Amino acid sequence: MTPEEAVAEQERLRPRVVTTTDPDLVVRHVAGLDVSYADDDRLVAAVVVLDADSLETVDSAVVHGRADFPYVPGLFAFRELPSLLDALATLTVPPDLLVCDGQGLAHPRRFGLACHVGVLTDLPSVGVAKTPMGRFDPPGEERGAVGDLVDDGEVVGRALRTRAGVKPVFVSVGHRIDLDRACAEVLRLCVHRLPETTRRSDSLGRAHLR
DNA sequence: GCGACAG
DNA sequence: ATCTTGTCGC
Repeated sequence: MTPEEAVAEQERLRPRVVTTTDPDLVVRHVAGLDVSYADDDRLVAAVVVLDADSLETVDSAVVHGRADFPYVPGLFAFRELPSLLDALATLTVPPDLLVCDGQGLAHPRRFGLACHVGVLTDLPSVGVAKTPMGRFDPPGEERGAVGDLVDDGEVVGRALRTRAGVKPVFVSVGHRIDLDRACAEVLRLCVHRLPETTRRSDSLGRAHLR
């Protein structure tokens, strides 16, 4: 797949993104998705499913793969998507929501990793990135404070303070959820700066790198 | 032409 | 993403 084809694929799938929440959506099981990289082109995709209330881990999956697409800002999904989908397919506990390590709508073509994974699995998804894509209004210092994430004059997500006094994370809609609900779901997963979903999938994947 | 640019 | 110890603070 060439970068040009990848862009075309994003533009083809982008109209399928749904930015509203099903009134009946109950998030009981949340999945965290992350990929770790070795020195060569090997990678490990890790998915962890947590009980959203107790934050207990109820399922997990690990898949070894190869990076066959370079890291290109804006095309990040094409590097991690194949292995992440493989890992999701081996889960025993079906997640109600996917929490991705990266952007959703906060993307140059409004189709970041979280949107891509959400559309392909048809599951609600949110993107939680450690760094912003556009500029953002600094949120207040208290836990739960938010500020707009703006790109090209549009509000594409929110800077969310998940812990008092620490750098915010950047939340954007992936699929089948609205921004308010996305932020609320992310906040309740946060004991530390990053959601437990990403912390646990990250450490699980890293542990399998050896 | 120059800088920006998730992980 | 990854390379990486100690150290400051609650």
